[in-house]
Amino acid sequence: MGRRSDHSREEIHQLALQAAEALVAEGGYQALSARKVARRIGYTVGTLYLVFDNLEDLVWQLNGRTLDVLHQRLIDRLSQGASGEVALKQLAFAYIEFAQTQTARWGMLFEYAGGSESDLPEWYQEKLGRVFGLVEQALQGPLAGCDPNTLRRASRVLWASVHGICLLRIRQRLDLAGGQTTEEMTQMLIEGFLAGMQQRRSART
Amino acid sequence: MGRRSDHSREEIHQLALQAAEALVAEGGYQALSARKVARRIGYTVGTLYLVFDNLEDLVWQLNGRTLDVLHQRLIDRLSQGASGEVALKQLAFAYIEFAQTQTARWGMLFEYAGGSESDLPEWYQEKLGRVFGLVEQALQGPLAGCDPNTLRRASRVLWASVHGICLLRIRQRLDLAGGQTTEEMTQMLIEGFLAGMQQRRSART
DNA sequence: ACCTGAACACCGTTCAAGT
DNA sequence: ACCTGAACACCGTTCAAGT
Repeated sequence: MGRRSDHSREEIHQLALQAAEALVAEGGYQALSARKVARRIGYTVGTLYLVFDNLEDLVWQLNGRTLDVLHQRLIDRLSQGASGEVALKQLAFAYIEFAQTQTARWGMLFEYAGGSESDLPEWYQEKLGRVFGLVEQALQGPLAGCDPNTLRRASRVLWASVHGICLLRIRQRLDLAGGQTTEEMTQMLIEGFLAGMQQRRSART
Repeated sequence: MGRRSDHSREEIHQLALQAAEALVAEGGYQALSARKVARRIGYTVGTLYLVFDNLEDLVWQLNGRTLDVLHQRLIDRLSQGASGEVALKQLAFAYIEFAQTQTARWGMLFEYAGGSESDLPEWYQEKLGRVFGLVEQALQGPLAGCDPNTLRRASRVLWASVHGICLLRIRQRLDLAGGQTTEEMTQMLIEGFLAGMQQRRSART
């Protein structure tokens, strides 16, 4: 056997990632396995290891693609010229929608995945930064006058918080007697946090 | 073979949970397997299935114990008579410390775990409620005058946010150029959110 | 050069059979 | 009644061997 060259290395790479995404979409992250991916694209498991270091490597790349899609989705949902609280809510609601409609894929973004204790790949950090950047930009209006460092911190704090609400809601860890939507809770967070930050800023001037 | 009765069913149950916790502490959640747990307590895998429905059942019970320990830890770190912002920060810092020192165990609390799409066990919900209850109580001072429903919602929003910051920090998903501690970010959240909620409340009266 | 097939060391779960 | 041992259907990863 051996030697088919039906596909280039790059093609196999892309096919594998697509197959992996389909598996995750259909059965959650538990449904993802190297053997299943290989079977789906019509190659042997061994071939996968010609193109990925290991399954973790494949997951990083899959997550990278998810971050790209998420970033684009956030941009699409942002009304032109929107800024401040309005923009923040649009971003947050788009984020919630993404998490709710593509739950498995979204969930993988923040799972351990780094089975090793090493740092994230730097290109992954950069993709994360692009997402946070949208929030930072939307905060620029409401927090005008804050130093850039505070602005940066505030955007990370706010977005990690939105993520936390989203996560616990989807994982059903919130112990709420129904009624509350993720959107309502997020709204409470954004309005509260923003009002508080503005007050504290003006108290200083 | 068969029939040893060195231990009662209940004893095997406890031994297994202890062994599972040790495995997780040593090697993360990936190091947990039914076969390893069985080996550690000196029984065959089959025996484990006499005492647990499956591995997921074991994980739920392990998480239940973790929630108990966490709840106690939070109470211990709360100064007697502390309330309001002071109490909230004590709770949050204790939570962060727990997450940082018992990362693997803590992380399992919010992973999928419900591979099935069913609801959480009701006793698990109740344990979660006990933890949120501490936050709700601490918020009672600062948000005096709010209706109970708003208070309840605010406590969930705030704690989910603290969790989100904690999670993204530990999973290194925050894209921060160092310097910022989890505590500093959490402090920004608590102070901001509290100030905002108080302002909005007084604006209404 | 490219890919396979088999091997290795693991999994979770079940259940007939032993004591 | 309690526990075992073997079986079944899976894993991730490696690598000699085939074309």
